[in-house]
Amino acid sequence: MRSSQFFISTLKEAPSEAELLSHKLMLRAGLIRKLGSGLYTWMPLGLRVLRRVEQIVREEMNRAGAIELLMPAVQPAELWRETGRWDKFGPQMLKIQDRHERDFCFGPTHEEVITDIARREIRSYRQLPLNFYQIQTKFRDEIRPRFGVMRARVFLMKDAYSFHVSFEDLEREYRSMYDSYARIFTRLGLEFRAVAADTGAIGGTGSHEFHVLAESGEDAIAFAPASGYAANVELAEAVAPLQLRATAARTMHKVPTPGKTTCEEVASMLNLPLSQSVKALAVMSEERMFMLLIRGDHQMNEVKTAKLPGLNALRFATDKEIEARIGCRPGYIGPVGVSAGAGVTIIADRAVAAMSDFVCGANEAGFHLAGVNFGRDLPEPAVVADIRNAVAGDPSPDGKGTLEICRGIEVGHIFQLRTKYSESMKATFLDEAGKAQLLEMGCYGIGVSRIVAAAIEQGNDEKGIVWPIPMAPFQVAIAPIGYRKNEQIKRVADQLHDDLQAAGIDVLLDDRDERPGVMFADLELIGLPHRVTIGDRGLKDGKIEVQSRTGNAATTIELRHAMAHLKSLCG
RNA sequence: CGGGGUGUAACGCAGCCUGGUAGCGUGCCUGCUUUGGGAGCAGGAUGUCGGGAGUUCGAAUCUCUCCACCCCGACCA
Repeated sequence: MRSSQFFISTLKEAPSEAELLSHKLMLRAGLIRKLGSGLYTWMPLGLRVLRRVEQIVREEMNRAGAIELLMPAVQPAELWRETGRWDKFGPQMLKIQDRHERDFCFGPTHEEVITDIARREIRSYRQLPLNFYQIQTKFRDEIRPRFGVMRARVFLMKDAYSFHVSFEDLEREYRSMYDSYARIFTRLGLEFRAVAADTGAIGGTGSHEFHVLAESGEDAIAFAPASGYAANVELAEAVAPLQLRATAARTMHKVPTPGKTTCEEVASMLNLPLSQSVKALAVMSEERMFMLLIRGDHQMNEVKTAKLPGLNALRFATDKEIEARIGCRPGYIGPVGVSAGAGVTIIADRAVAAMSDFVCGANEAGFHLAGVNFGRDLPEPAVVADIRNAVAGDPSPDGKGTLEICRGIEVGHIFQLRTKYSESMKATFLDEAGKAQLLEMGCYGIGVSRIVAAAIEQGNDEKGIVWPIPMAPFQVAIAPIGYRKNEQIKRVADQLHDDLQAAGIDVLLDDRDERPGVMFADLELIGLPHRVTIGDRGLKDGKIEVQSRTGNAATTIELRHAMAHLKSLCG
């Protein structure tokens, strides 16, 4: 490809709307252009990257025995009403009407459509197992799209759905997909981690997420290097402390803490470690109030808390509700004197249940209590549960070593759906005995467009993007210096371009006749792995230069060895 | 949706407080020079100042209103 026959549009400065590095670089390198909030055009250069990712995903899905199909992006409401998700899926589903005022949605996912296919097409156990996949544009009306294509409303997704005669066979396929995902992200050249995950809105039992590791990631991952345990912090169990509760050493006393409403402020005022304080969070679920007790240095975990009995409709209490039921404004509330009798159920985190002589709110504005002990100053908590985020240094839930925390970008998610959809949509097959059985299902997603952004989060430097080689839009760039001035340079550059192309290596010849600095800066910004520089200086001795995007110094080689050298570089 | 902020040329911004000829840098176009790290000189083009209404002799600037976008929270590939 020649620059003059292609379209490259770089920017020196990133548009001010971009905050995340990968978003800035994608705009500057001309990979994408914004149409509206969460809506992006993939420019020719960006599309080449997207297609490479897509192709690797496709190859690995095919290798694993999955079969590609393509479902409509627009789906009739009737199917979604069958599973009850027309109302339950929520506002992130874009609902539309046709000219007859019939309801449709722009598909945010395709369980309903594929299950409809399955119930029509699959009749016998002899047809199973089956795994269908598609690579398709989805629309999810995100509450807040951000970070460019990282969290866009329109995005490209690979979604696969498998059908099985038994749970055992679903588990086999699930493991196979797990392995395929690991192959895909390995082939893409990404540093990633598979983690146990919450099943979220899609539903089902077992679930793993695949995260590209990056500081800017929106998810926190807890992992134990000693054992290989890894889970999304949303899910990761925070085990009970190993030490038993120490015996009370102090008497409870009220301390004035005017204006100090956070644990941090109170602990620093009383010159105590944060871990000696307890914060009380008032939450509501179906008009019942719960007081959650969390150690001052810990964070409440909403996902885990909402799984406790009676807390599925969890929300934070309003200031008014807190004052009405506890008689004190937030900032000074605490468990002492609060009981189920007063209409508030106390739930203590496991770590809190093991504390003694702690500090908490006094239920009186401007005061806290110190030296508080369960069983003496207040009853033992009604419920003790795991309701906090795991933190670095916690024991691993599998008992082997301690946890560390890192951040990741979720690029893949696999679920065991079981019969959630086959049941509501009556998707059955006949078993060997001629008896109708529900199909066991799995589903497997990959955020294809998100992978591009995630790769840039992982691969960049001060000059721009550094693509993993399998994702680069071109493998080799040719930068001729004086292309339109020097006949010999033009001839050599053209010849090398043609030879590389004939050898099946994707090459970009920068024939714009720009000054060298401009060419180098652009080629580095767009992150091509190898650059061949052809200039007067070397060519008079029959030499050219080859420079890697990641290496420092250029290598000078004989022109006649150029093809062999580049072929070996491009594998 | 709640809270905060921004809309002025393709990109980055100034001007607004205190109303009076729409500016700067980069980019773009033309010519000449230049060609190993975002060139130099000369010339040039480009704005419904987000939209609408109002106040005023006069509005980018003041008022009201609508819209778009960005940031912080819950959702997700």
